[in-house]
Amino acid sequence: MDQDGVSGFCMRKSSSSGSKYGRWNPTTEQLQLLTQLFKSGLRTPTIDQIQNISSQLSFYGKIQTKNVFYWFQNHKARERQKRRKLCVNHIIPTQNSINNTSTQSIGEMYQVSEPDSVVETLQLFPLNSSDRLRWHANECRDGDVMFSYTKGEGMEHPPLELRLSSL
Amino acid sequence: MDQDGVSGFCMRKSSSSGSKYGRWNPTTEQLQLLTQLFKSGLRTPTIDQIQNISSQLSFYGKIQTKNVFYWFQNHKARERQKRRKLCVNHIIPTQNSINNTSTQSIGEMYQVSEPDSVVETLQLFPLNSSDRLRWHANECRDGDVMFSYTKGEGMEHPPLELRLSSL
DNA sequence: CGCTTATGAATGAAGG
DNA sequence: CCTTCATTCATAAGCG
Repeated sequence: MDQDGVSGFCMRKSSSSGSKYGRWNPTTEQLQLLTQLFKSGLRTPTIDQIQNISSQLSFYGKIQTKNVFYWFQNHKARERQKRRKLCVNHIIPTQNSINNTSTQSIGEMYQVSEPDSVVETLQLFPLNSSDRLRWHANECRDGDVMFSYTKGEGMEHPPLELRLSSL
Repeated sequence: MDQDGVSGFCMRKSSSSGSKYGRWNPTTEQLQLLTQLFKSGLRTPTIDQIQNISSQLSFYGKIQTKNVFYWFQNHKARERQKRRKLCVNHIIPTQNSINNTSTQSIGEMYQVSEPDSVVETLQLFPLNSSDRLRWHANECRDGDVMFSYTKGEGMEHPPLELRLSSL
C-alpha cells in the first residue's frame, strides 16, 4: 500500500510474469483481479473459488492455489489490522472520521454499491449455499488510509518517559 | 494493491523545513527512544504499546503508528539476520554456508526450478468442498505439491466456468 | 556527484 | 482469525 497518503508511489517493477522463483509475486493483472474481487466483497473464498480464481490467474503467470488463499488471508487481515491501528483517538478532524465500531465488521456500515463489472464477474463464481460466506462488502477504499494519522495540531507534551508494562 | 500501476511521481523532499516527506525519517530523539526501548527488551510491541510509543514520539516530530510498528519489525528482523549471517560464517559446518556475505541477495541463487506441470495438474483436480474447509499447507521448497485439504465429504463440483470480464 | 549502505515500507508465507 | 518471520523493494543518507 502506499504509505501515508502522501503520494508516495512506487512502481513495483512488476515486470515479472515469469517470476523467477521463491515466492510468488503477482503480476499486475493478477493483482488487479484479486483486488477487484476483494473490493467486491470477497473475503474468504471457498476452495472452489480459490481454485477458480487461481485457474484464471494462471493465465497471467504462474500461480498456485495457496497463493490465492494467502493473498486473501493477508489482505483481509491487514485491512483489519490497519483499521485497528487506525482508530483509537487521533483521527484527522478535517474529514469525517470513520467512526469505527470495534475491531471488526466495520464495513457493515458501508453501503457498497458497486455496479461495475465486478458484479457480473462475481455472479460467475458459484457460491455454495451452505457456506458461511459473506458478501457484506466490507470495503471502503483501498489505497489511502494506513495506520494512523498523526494529529498535526498542538498536542500536549507527553511525559518523557514511557512505561511499557511489558518486559 | 496500490503500488503498481504506473506513474510515479515523488515529491522531492525539500530537505529543509516541514516538507512533505515520502517516508518517515526518525529524529534523533525518536531514534534514541526507540533504540532504548529495544534494548530494554521490547521487541514486538502490542497495538497499545505502539500507539503509546507513537504518541510519545510525536512530540519530537511527526510520526505515525505504522512507523513504530515497522521500526520494531525491521529492527528485530535485521538483528536476527545479522546474527544468522554471523553464525553461518562462524561455525556450523553442517550446513552449506552461504558464502555471499556482501550484499543481501543470497536467495537469489537458489533457483528451484519448478515444473510447469503443477498448475495444470491442479486444475485438473476437481477439488471441491462445500463445508468448512481447513487448509493445511504442505509446503515444499522445491516448488511442488502444495495444499492438502481436509474435509468431510463433498463431491460434486460447481461449474467451473467463469469469465472474468473486463480488466 | 554517482555509488554503496542503511533502513522504511510492503507483503508473501507460515505458525499457532 | 491473529501474529510473526523472511524477503524484497525503494529511497534517503553517508561517503569517496
